Amino acid sequence: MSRDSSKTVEEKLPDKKTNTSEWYSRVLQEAGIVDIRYGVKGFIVYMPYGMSIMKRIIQLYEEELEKTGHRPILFPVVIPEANLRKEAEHIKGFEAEVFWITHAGLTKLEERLALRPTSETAIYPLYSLWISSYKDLPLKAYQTVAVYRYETKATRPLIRGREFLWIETHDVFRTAEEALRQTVEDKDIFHRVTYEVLGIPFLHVMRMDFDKFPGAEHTYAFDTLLPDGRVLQIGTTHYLGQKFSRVFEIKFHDIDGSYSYGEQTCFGIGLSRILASLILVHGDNYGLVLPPRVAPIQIVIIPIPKTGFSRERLENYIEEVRSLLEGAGYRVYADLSEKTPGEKFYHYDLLGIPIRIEIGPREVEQNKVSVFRRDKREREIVDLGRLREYIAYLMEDIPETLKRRAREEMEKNIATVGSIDELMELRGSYSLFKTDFCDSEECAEELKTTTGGYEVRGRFLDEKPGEGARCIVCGGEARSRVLVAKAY
RNA sequence: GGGGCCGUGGUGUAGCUUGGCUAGCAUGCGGGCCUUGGGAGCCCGUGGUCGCCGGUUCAAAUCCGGCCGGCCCCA
Repeated sequence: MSRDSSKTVEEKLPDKKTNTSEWYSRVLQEAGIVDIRYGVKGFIVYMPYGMSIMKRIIQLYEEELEKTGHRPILFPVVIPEANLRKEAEHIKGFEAEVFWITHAGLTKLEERLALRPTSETAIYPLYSLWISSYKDLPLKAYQTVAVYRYETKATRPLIRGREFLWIETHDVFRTAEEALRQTVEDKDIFHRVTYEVLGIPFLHVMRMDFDKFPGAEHTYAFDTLLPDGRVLQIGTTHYLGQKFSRVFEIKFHDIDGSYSYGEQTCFGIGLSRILASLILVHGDNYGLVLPPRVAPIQIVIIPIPKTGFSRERLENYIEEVRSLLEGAGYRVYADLSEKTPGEKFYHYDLLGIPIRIEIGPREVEQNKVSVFRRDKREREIVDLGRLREYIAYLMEDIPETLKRRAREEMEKNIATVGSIDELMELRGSYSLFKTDFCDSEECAEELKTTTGGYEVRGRFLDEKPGEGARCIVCGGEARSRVLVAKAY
């Protein structure tokens, strides 16, 4: 009956805090999130469990986009070379990472086709045809697709791939004011899902001019903090102004009879990276910890059979509990398979199922159930009569707990520094730094070199440098209060 | 961008230095008995083009070259 303890230890996951990379690889594989064995560098397979979570994540963002007036579109994955080249800065920024289709069957194509690295140049030629009057505006649309970029940096499952999933919106407005307002709405949409539902905290910054999206006037980015202390960009929204509308002839007849070019924005929601963040931010040494809204199974019921206790009576009681909870609208699964309870506990912990209910002879005889919450790993005995109420409470409290924990973790990693020396002293205890900066690309380069990889991620929108503040690098006049961190 | 490590049944690995036996072990998977409150046990069975291509050799998982893929560290 005694277990081989050495084997048990060996089979557990690596420690998440001290061995994040290995923990992440093992969880992806063992929980069935993705399979990395497809055999083409940077391309991975989403497995059923991972894709079930992903589809729920997608649905959350799509619902918010629809609520804010965006409508679905789906453009082709191929972009004719001439279109991709129309906006000069854009092609310059993406040229080195485009996958090209050069042949079709036995024929060499006269014009190469790009696999979209992003879809501005696919979509905007058609927008030009769709828009002719101010009455056609605003035009707000989104698509959920894979995009392709020939990454030269080391690829990592879900974090940096050569194919990844995202949602991209492409909006056209009559005025710059409306377009700029949209970038704020984009941030709110992102916050409502990413933080409020998924519990992933993030920092909102405006990327420096030298670091903005190729072809944009401004880029606003959402960076989250991963447990290894590096930040990951999980979303960006861009104010494009008229840069694309002028080259793609997106113009309209205005109210006064004149012609104007559309004012554009686009917004990218990095779905693959959001799934990675969800796993890395909330997970623990037992595996995933999923917020209930995206958990494919929200409640799992585990029977504890006992020799001498009627199996039928046990299973009838389980069915009673299961249908009660299913009737209340939850995704419930009773695992009646022949595996031992202990093995099931480990398995559903690994999958991150938010709530586990254990039912054995004790529960049946007393008309109770044991309820285990995955986030805090706490067990509670509950009367059947108040089970619905208690589950309803957990469904609220679990996401709140995840959110609070993650936000506190991020906040305690933020330090404000006034010099590079100070940054270097504090880097063992903090990962995110606020400091004053002169906005020059040279200083950003120098900071990265002298600090061993710390990057200027962008300026905070709601904070300004104090009176007479100096750039942390050159000591010149500071123009921005910026976020500095190591990045993926 | 620089450096290092790895590729053997589904998974994790031994074997490789010093070429040669039926490629060993654990786990998984299927069946049976027994068991079940944090990865139980026993029995039977199943599963391998040793990443790919080429070279050396009487003989290659093992040596050599190229390619593909994965991982880690540093910038």
